[in-house]
Amino acid sequence: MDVAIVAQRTRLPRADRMEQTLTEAHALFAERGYAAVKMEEIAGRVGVTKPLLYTYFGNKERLYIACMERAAEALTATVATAIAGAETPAAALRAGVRASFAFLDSDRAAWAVLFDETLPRGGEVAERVADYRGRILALISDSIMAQLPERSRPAARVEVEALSTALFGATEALARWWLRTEALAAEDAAELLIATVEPGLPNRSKEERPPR
Amino acid sequence: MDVAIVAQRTRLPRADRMEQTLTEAHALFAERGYAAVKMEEIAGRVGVTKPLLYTYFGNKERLYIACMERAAEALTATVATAIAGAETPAAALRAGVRASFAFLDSDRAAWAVLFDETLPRGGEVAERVADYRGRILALISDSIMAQLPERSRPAARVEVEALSTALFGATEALARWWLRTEALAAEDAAELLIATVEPGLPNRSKEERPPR
Amino acid sequence: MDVAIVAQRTRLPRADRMEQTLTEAHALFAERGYAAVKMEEIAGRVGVTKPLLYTYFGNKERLYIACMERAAEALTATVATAIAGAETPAAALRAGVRASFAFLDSDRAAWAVLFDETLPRGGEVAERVADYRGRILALISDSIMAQLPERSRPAARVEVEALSTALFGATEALARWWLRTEALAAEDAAELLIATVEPGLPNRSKEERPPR
Amino acid sequence: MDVAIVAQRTRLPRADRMEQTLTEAHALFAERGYAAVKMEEIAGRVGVTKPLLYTYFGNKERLYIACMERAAEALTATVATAIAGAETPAAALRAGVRASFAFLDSDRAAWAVLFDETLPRGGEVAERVADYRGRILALISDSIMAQLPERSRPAARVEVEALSTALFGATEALARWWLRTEALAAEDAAELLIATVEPGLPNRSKEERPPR
DNA sequence: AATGAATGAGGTTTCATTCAT
DNA sequence: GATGAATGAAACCTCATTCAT
Repeated sequence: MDVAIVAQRTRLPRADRMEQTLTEAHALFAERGYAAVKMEEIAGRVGVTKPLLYTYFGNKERLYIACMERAAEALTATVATAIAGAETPAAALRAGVRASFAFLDSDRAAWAVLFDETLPRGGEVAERVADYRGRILALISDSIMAQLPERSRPAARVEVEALSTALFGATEALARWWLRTEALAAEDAAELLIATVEPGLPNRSKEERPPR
Repeated sequence: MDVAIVAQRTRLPRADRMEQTLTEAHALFAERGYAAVKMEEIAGRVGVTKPLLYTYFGNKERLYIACMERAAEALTATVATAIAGAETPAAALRAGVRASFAFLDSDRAAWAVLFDETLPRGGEVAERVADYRGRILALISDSIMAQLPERSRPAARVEVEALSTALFGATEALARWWLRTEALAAEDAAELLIATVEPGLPNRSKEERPPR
Repeated sequence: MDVAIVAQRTRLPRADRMEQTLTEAHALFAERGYAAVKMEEIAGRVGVTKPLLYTYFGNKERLYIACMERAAEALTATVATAIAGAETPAAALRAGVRASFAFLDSDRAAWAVLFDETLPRGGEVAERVADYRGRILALISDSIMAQLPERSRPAARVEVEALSTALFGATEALARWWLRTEALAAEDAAELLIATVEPGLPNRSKEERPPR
Repeated sequence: MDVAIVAQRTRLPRADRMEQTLTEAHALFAERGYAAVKMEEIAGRVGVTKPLLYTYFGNKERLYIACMERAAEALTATVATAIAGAETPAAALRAGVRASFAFLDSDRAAWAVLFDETLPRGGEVAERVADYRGRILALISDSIMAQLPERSRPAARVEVEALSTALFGATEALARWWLRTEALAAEDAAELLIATVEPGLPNRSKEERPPR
């Protein structure tokens, strides 16, 4: 009897419990960063005990990764879709930036988890985050690369990587600023970035110079 | 001889010991980030015990700040000088970016300490770092602002702030990439960034346009 | 058998473990005073590790407070009960003193924790101890005050406070002496104090004078 | 030359330096208690370095003892003189209490050092303080004892010791209260104590009963 | 006689993680 | 499957005290 009552309250199916845990953990991580969140706290919010967290996710890093991956999948999917729908490489780049800010606007927490700066270096988390950043970076690189005449592409590889990184960094910084201030509509921030960067990107028309 | 070496390592004048400590601590912090460095380890490298570190620097945060400020002063001075020597706002911006990368090239560790991402949020360190970033950001903002016709400046304030942040972020990300790969000469990285960003910055009037 | 013993020592229910901890901590604190007792030592006696102490009590001060409060509640309850049962104010005072010494006699350690002189000034502990002393002092004050004719009470407030403090101090010192020497039966110590102090307390009217 | 200047500032004769150190240390100890005062701080106030403190006094305990002894000598001398001048034992007791409060009134700090409650148990300091308290206690005991008929003295020894302790405790507590509140003139506090305690002390006139 | 430099030896507290039930 | 109990392994910081000059 007593058991039944308790069961009603606590015995959710495993999948549901994991889902709920992910949600709470995500919120916490987004708000305060990886290091500042304690397993105890997550457990407390979910209403379970710490060992359950370990049963489900193995350790803190993997729990974070689980949170982060949901966000990362969503972002990459969003951006990839946006890019895929564009007709020219330049349009793809614009679409990608716009999609990123739209994503940021629609799910601040997801972005925060994906771009947490306080992740411990050299751990499993950092590795997986790097993976995802690499994927996004690749999307940017490809779009830039596609704007180059085919035969100059191999030579430009390094520059394009550098440029992609810079553009990604600009996006990230602008996003962080936006999260802090919200002094602009998210889409206006996107347009501002596009407008600033686009003229200088490797030639959109033939006659323009290659990336130096 | 042995005595001489030992003598070198012990009973240094306070200033020298602090200097030495700063050097070792700086290297460690740059390599592994704030949180991953233990006071004990710093002491060990310097060849003293922890209490001495505390006597000289008070606590870990202030030791980090001391390291960081040396780097920050150096960077801001470098950038400010470069900017001051420029003849037009646009040239100032270019000079600033070039100076940044030159600084990065000449002292990788200094940059790393200044742009450590793993700093604990909300502490004294984070605050001080934010101060310095703010100063650098202001230098960028001013240079961008100065390229605008005077009467449009007030309206553009927010955009300029956003743009400066983005540019700063791009620089930072590119710098980090460069530190990791060194796939380019530092100055080429700088030029790449300049070339990409400059055309898209707020329009200037013809006569302000630099010769190059 | 061995198993049984081990079982006794490990994995106790929280309440039991707290109880046990309180007991051991109390004994240690009583014996050596707050500062001289290390958390590690308490943990060792209980047969657990330090973190458990922190899980249960938060910090050293709160652990001490928990010990002290048990003693304080017991003492104040004992004294208050004794006083409440008395028929005249003078009898109340006598009953209070007697109850105090009876308490002291029955639980030396409790008294020691409550009247530890080595508590660090200005901490949470000192504050809480002061609270309890204040309560006991109030009991004394009330008893003395009640022996005064009603209309002279307001004017006597300060004197009564002073007198209560002195009486409390005398009790404390006598108790400490008794703990050290046990040269007298505790109840005789009480009677001695009563006999000495009572004649000099503010004059009562004849009819209030107790039979004895 | 340089040496001469420094010498002017710092090279006081040893005796003067010790005197000055005692003064400053005393003030600090009186204000915050033994444990809360750091050697560094004392050195700082005196304007010398810590090793000098150690050269002069050996260690913290002995420095405290030096401070305390000055106070203790002064108090015992004051009280002893007062008692010696009295004509009857009862008068001696009154004179002693009055002298104590006069002393307290004239040198709060001296009293505080002598009656510091935060002294570490079992150390050299505690021992020496106990010595002095013992001496004062003896003065009280003697005065009480002298009021007894000669032949009942041996039997009363323990009671007299207890009574003296209690009276001493009352004085101490009242003194502490007075230091905190100063709600009364010091001499009024003394009179209050005398008035309260005297009637109950062992018979002043022959026909009164012995100490129980 | 005096100092600047340096240390030994702890002390409290934190947190991810794992037993035993 | 889930829990309450328990821990390992540090990390930061403090202070009386002593070298070496």
